[in-house]
Amino acid sequence: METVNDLNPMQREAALHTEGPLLVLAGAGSGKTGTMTHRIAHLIKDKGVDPYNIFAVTFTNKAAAEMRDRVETLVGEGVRMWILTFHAACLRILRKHADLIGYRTDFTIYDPADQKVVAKNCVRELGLDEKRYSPAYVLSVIGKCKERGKTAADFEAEPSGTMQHDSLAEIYRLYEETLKGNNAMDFGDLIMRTVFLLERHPEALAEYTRRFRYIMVDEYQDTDPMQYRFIRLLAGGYGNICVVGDDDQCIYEWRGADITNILNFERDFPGAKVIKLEQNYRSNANILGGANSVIANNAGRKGKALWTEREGGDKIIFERTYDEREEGRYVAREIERCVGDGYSYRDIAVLYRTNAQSRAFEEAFSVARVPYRVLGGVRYYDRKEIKDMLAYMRLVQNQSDDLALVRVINEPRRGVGEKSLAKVRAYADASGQSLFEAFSDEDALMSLSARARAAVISMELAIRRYSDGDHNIQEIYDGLMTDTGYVAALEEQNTVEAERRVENLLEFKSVIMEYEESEPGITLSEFMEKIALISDIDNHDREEDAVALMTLHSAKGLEFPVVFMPGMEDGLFPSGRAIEESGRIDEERRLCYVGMTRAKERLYMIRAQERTLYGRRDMTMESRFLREIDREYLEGAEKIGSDTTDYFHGAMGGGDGFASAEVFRPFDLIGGIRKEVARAHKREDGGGMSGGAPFAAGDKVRHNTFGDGVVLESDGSVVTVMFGSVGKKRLAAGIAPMEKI
DNA sequence: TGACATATCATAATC
DNA sequence: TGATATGTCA
Repeated sequence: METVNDLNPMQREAALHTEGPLLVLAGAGSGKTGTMTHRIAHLIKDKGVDPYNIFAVTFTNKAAAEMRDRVETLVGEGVRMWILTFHAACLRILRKHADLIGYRTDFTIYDPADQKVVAKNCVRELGLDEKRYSPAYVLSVIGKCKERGKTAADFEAEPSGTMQHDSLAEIYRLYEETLKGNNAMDFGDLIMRTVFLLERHPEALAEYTRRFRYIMVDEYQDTDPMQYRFIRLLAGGYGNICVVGDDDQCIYEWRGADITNILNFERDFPGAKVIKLEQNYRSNANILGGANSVIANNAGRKGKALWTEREGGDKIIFERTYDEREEGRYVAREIERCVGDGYSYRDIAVLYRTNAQSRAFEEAFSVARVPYRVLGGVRYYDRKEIKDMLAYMRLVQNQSDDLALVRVINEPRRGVGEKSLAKVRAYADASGQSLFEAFSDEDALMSLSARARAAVISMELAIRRYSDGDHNIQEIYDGLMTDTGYVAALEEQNTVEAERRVENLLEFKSVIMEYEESEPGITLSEFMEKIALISDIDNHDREEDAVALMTLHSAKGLEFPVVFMPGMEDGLFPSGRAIEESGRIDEERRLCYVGMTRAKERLYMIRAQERTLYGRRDMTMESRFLREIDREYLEGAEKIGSDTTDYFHGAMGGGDGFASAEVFRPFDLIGGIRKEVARAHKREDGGGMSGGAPFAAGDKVRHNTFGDGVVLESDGSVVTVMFGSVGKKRLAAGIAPMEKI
């Protein structure tokens, strides 16, 4: 798409409609991003608008980066335009006007792990029941408040009278005091405090309303009340606000998204133009028809009917399996079939409702030698060693950050335990100093042992050494790694685990080098900011030929030629909680719709008749969503809705109600798959031969203590094995008492 | 202070 | 089931 003329009539209308409020209802696969980027290009190239006057907001860094890329392709390099996530945009505003709301401009951003520590401390300090006020619960309450702009004072003032409410109010207040005292903000603050700032300081607001003549919001259905207020404030200037979204893809209500924002757009922005993008360029007619028939069961929709010019294509395949293990084997087998048909592994995705479901697929894929990668899970920046080093860097940047200090004061071990810390903390509180200051105070240090004292002093010297502003980030990072003794301590451990941590630290160094190369002269603060807002180095786009395993939620915005949706069972999908609490099925249904519309050519939906969930093995009920799919789009429809008695018989121990023969062959399948795969696949096994013990991914092994397992990964010296008894374990090949079976 | 045993709890996850 | 958090012991 080089020019607007390549857009379809509706897309073109959206791209050319630039003045006044505009709601673009963009169905799945309707060319949303192309439309938006052309709209921006049109503003700049045809209407002569200075990019400086345009503001586009997204939810994820990935979406922002993609939009920037595509706009730059259309209008040329280096567009000085705000294409930012909500948080990045708010942060930019806050940094500039921090003083207006009583913050120093160098405030730190607390991530959920930091928040958890603070919440825990608050509850403890207030002497409240730590079970009843778990960090997760406390933070969800505080988070919900912040999404709606409810301050600690507001919350406290609410008439409620219950002890619970009073305690929460106390916690919230202390939490806020702690953050403020540490010159820190959490993610919720970034939005809420920006809104407060703009509402209370018209002169600051005017700066932005004057600047932003055109505003665009991506994924509008996901906005929460504070984000909505933020947008409204900015649109209060020129009123040229274009929001793009799809009410049918609102799947984040549980984290604050308010679907009424998109449903009420026309009411909130009078004179709004509404354009529906309903032509789908992604899925075949059967997949689309099936998805449409499911979503049609939701009430209160804006009402879109996706259509496609493509006719026919594969029907949606439904299969019923005996349990989750057979489900895994079935999917592995079908994947090989797709590969035989010419698909690559990277064309295929398995989308499940809960992360726990990945296990059965990991096992089955390892046995069948299907290359895969699990997306989501442990984030790079969540790794302990990275967080530790970042805490040191935070201290270099902001020595009032008590949280960072607590994190690393005894990391590596300096002999400063709970007791010593408590003493110094008391001293700091009494003298009104930060912990870092207290730890450099001679009087306070006297409460430590001589050895601890020396270690702490040397750590402080290191931090002060790099706070002088004369070092670049690489020097700071390198210096801290050695001068704090962090890496030395890891190396002393001499374990596989520690070795991997050191490798991660070195990998992080290369991240720093890349940043400094692409942005020469970048300061520590700027760097820390980037890190705080980018939770992961984008590992999804790596061109690895492997099947993608991920949750339905993280699949939003992606597409794959072949999609598997396993676990189509009531209680799992829709989730048990959604079934219990009325009114929550709609969102699950939207999630189902999102999943189905990820598929371009082939879509499989699978249900296991038995499943182990939370250690309990139970008969399952088929997902209600399956019955909502029009049968004309389905292959295997006869297996739906016909087994009410089947699992009844099954539950009675009869085992004879199962109509399908496949269902009852869970055991002979494994051999079948093996042979099939061995034939289809002459791939090498990751080179696990060097250490003498030739373990390769997919091997079945027996360990003296852990019992039987399957090798997931092997790099020669380290073998990762999934054991039935103890789960995933990393073992040293050649040393571990383990053999192939 | 650190290693081990026991208790607990359980969707999804952006920034 | 299985990860994680807490408590107990040396």
